[in-house]
Amino acid sequence: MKSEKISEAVVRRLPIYLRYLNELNKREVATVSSHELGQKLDLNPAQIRKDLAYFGDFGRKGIGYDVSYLIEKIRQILNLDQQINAVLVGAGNLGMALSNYNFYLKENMKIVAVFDSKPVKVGTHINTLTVQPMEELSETIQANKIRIGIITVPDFEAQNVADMLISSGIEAILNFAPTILKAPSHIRIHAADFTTDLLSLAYYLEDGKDEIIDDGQVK
Amino acid sequence: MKSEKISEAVVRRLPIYLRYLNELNKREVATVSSHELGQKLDLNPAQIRKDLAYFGDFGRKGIGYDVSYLIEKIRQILNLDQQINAVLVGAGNLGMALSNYNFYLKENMKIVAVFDSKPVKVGTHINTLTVQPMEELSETIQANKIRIGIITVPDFEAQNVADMLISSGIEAILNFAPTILKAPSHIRIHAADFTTDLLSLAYYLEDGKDEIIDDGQVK
DNA sequence: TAGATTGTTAATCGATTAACAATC
DNA sequence: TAGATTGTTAATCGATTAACAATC
Repeated sequence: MKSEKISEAVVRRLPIYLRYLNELNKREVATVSSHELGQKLDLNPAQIRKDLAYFGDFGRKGIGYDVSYLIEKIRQILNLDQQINAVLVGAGNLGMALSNYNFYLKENMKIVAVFDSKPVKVGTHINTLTVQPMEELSETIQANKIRIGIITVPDFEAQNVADMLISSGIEAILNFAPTILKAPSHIRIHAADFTTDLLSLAYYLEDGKDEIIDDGQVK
Repeated sequence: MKSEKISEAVVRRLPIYLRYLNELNKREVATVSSHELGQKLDLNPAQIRKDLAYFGDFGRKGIGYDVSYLIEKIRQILNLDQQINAVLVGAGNLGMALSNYNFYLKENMKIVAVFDSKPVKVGTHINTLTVQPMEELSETIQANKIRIGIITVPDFEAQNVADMLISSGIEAILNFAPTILKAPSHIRIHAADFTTDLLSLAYYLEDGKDEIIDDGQVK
């Protein structure tokens, strides 16, 4: 498998499948069909079957998918059958919120270190972690096999932090800063800037411009 | 304009254009070409021209786009030529982080109220806002013409909060909870769940499974 | 004028969905 | 067996990119 190139859209749906499968598993549901998954997740059943079939024949005709087995397989596909360590840079409000979220993640992904360039932040505690100074970034990343970087610094610092992460050997970055990062093509970067999300929502609001009719009455 | 249906992908790029145009404007750059925009934003120039052309002829052949004029036009398209009020539900770490971000948003979008169901949160302050109890949600939304809801409650409460927001007249929702919300089709919902983003990143990590060669040597 | 750059059409590429044989 | 559901091919749909005439 993985011989065909898998599109990003497919990969992004895998964690969504995984999340609902975990829920089914907790409820001790043994089997699920693409139809049921589709209903719950607002996706087309054919799309779900096709997504999964890229990676193997996980289902059984006439039956559906075994929940536990599919969870195992998707974890393998996502490399979550091993623990993946992440580092967070920027111990502001958002950084602290994400660090705390750590313990909500049921999967094998963990923020194992937090950094900040501001001396007043260094040494403060976020749960079990102590905020470290930027000088220790590279060493910590290498010593702890940290592979993912999460950027929650202000926009003007983001590229600089990204460069440091990359030169320290990080493989992928989740960027919360509202800026487009430049990086070599082998580094995977996902933009997670919610200001973009929020502003684009405004497009879908009813205009209001049309609602006032010539005579001043509201329709 | 707006006669053709505009795809979500196009709309999502508009705030990204806007952000960079604002930066150019601050630097007093008067004019920009699709080529330069494309370079900065990692987008194809033809795509940028096409995106903008859906809404009007904003550029000038041989010259490019007038920065101030294009800012004005994109704001109009996104309904950001008027103030858009938003409400945030869930005053946990993430909610507080977002509320504080408020003042980073240069555009006409403002979180004007924060709610939480936990009595211990109610009455606490986040910047200039006081956390209110859920009982006041509907009234506050209507009294303040709040049109967008931001959900930062735990997953098991999210659907319930969405229902309340919708029945209070909200038009669009930004959902940070890791769950698929069900809503009538005229309500616009964007998922902003970063756990999905983070887990999907793991797919792109080098497997490591291949890196240990038969003789035990690492390649 | 010559060079630059738009707006737009046509070509390409990719993703989603429908349909159905295989089979549990 | 009859009903259900997969895996997969073909059809459809939509989005991106290339190319270029128009024109500043």
